[in-house]
Amino acid sequence: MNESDDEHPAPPPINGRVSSYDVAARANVSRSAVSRTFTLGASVSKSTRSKVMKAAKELGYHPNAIARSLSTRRSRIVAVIVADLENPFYAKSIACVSVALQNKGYTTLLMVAENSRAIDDLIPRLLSYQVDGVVVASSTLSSTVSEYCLTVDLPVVQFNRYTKKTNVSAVYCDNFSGGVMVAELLVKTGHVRVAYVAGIEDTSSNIDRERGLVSGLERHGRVLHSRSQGGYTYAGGYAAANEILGSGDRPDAVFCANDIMALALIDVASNDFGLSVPGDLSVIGFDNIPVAGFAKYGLTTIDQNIETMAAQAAEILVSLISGSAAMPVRLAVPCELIERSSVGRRHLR
Amino acid sequence: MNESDDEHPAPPPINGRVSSYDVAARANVSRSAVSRTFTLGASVSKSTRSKVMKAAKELGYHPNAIARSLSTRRSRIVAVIVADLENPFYAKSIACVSVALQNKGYTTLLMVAENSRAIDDLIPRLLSYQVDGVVVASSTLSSTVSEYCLTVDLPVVQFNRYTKKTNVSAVYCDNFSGGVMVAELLVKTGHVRVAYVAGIEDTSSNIDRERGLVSGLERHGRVLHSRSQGGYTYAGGYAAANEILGSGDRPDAVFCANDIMALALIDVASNDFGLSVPGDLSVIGFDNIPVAGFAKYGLTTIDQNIETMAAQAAEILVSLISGSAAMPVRLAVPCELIERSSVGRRHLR
DNA sequence: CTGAAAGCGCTTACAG
DNA sequence: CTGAAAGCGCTTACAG
Repeated sequence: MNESDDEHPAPPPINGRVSSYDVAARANVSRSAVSRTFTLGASVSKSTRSKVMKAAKELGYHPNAIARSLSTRRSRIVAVIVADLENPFYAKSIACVSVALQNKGYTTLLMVAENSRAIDDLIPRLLSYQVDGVVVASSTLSSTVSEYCLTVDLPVVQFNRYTKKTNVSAVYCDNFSGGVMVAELLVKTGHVRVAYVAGIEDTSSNIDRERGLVSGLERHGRVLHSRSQGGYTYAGGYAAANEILGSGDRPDAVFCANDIMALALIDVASNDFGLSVPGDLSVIGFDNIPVAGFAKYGLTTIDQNIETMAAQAAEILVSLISGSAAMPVRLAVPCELIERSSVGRRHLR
Repeated sequence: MNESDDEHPAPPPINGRVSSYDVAARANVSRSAVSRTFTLGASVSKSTRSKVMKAAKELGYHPNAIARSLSTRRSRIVAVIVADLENPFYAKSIACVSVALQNKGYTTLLMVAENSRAIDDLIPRLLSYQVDGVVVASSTLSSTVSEYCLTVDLPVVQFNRYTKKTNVSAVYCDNFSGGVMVAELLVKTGHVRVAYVAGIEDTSSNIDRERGLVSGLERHGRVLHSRSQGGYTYAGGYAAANEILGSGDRPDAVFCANDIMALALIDVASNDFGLSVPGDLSVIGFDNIPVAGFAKYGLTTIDQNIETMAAQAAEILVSLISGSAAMPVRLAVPCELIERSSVGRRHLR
């Protein structure tokens, strides 16, 4: 088996560039014909199609998507904007969204917006690449980006976030119910001093998780013991933990708005305060990132069902693009309590 | 302040599509002129430029990158292929590569190749989008993809992996030196029975880390105590740990080819075998993912310097694209030992 | 420095 | 079902 066997009866053009013109010539048909055999559902006779396919294969022809986009005015590209890819939750989300999009015939343009300044750079670029739609997966960037998209009439769906005022599609976790579940578990297990560590204050995820918690507590006549803020990061959670645990009146359980902060809390509780989890303190997170399940932590948490959220986001965006969805849709995906070992039982006093 | 203030003296075209033609008309110049004012380094007079800029702003014009690509035959898009975005190492790598590319004027097309079947789907797509180059960040997919790129003469750089036989550019961690560092630390601290948990057997990263370890041990007249395999995953590391620790002759230190497996090892050592780390067993990982630094683990590991690797990968790819780099280049980026608390001292017997 | 014109590689009414 | 032709929105020699 050497390089010049008959796999390639006719060598492709020297520069590797072969256009529909070349294929048409070789197959003795028009360029229209080759175009039609490569567009799904176009009318070509069986014989034409097979002649074209043969020539295409021989020449190593791949339709030029760029040219097609220019002609059809649809790029089949969607921009996916993410701020914090180092957060495992977003990493997995992006992967799932991208795969879902791929399966629907769309390709992902990835835009990493480290800071809000970067976003001003990204928007013109995204516009110039004529993306058909955008999904924005960032609690902080969502509103800016989606408002802009609305302005230029570009389909957009917010991932893991919704905005009250603007009328844009969103798929997110049913955070409120998640918060309620946490409250239920905590009162059921006899906790009486429940604290909350917030993520980023004005994000819908944070607001709803807290509201759910408070509301769930209320149903049993309880109120929140205390709260702190950790910005969804390990460092932030670390600081919040010191604040909460350093105060005189310590909580007996704390619900952190995400897993990373919960992990930080467990770390400082046991390392810096000599507290045992769940013996002295119960902690619950949110997200169910992989580490949460590692034996050292055994973190009880809420699983967000990322696969479903991603699939739905892709679904909604595509229907927005194809115009089959007139109204923006808002979808809250159910979440699930994952019980591990970080919540204990308290004896009622 | 209402919608019709004089921010927009002339409303943009109804459908939001404004082309260089519209701008040219409004500015009373040719389309060539508007094209030139938007291409860096083209010769336009100051007055023409400012007329164009004014008209462009008024109309909300953004050059159409798709049309430009078709015309120039350069898309300024590069495909980034990744298999395992849930691995924090790759998540961060992709983010850094993407940002580096952005800063160089390129845009990232993200392709998630969950399994090797998916890659056959991705290649035609990547080709049809006329990407200018590709970076492949996956220990398992690299060779397939890069060989294909070579075939069609598409610039490619392998990230975190190199292939001996094929002549393709690569940037990767200096894994061999990393392995040596581990060996040095381990013998210095008096360990005599050193085991290795492999990642994916035939990847360069795995091979070099092990070779480094073995070679470092040899310098001190030691040999590897035992080895196992964990495929770079938590589950794999978990199984490997059980195998290694369940055997009669237990190691006193184990080097895992990545952090995730090391974390798994620590988990089973303490939970299932009642072993203390580092009291009974020292463990070292590789990657320095965030969790490695969490208090519960305190994993001693090798830091890969992802930022540098990503920047270099982008750098190399771009020079490959612009043709300024004739030869493929292979770059081993230095790594660094991060000492935490998972390695103890043994008393020589 | 500037503009007219051809061309990048496709698609799509339109007429047959 | 099929082909000729116009057009998608830019760039770029070429001539001035």
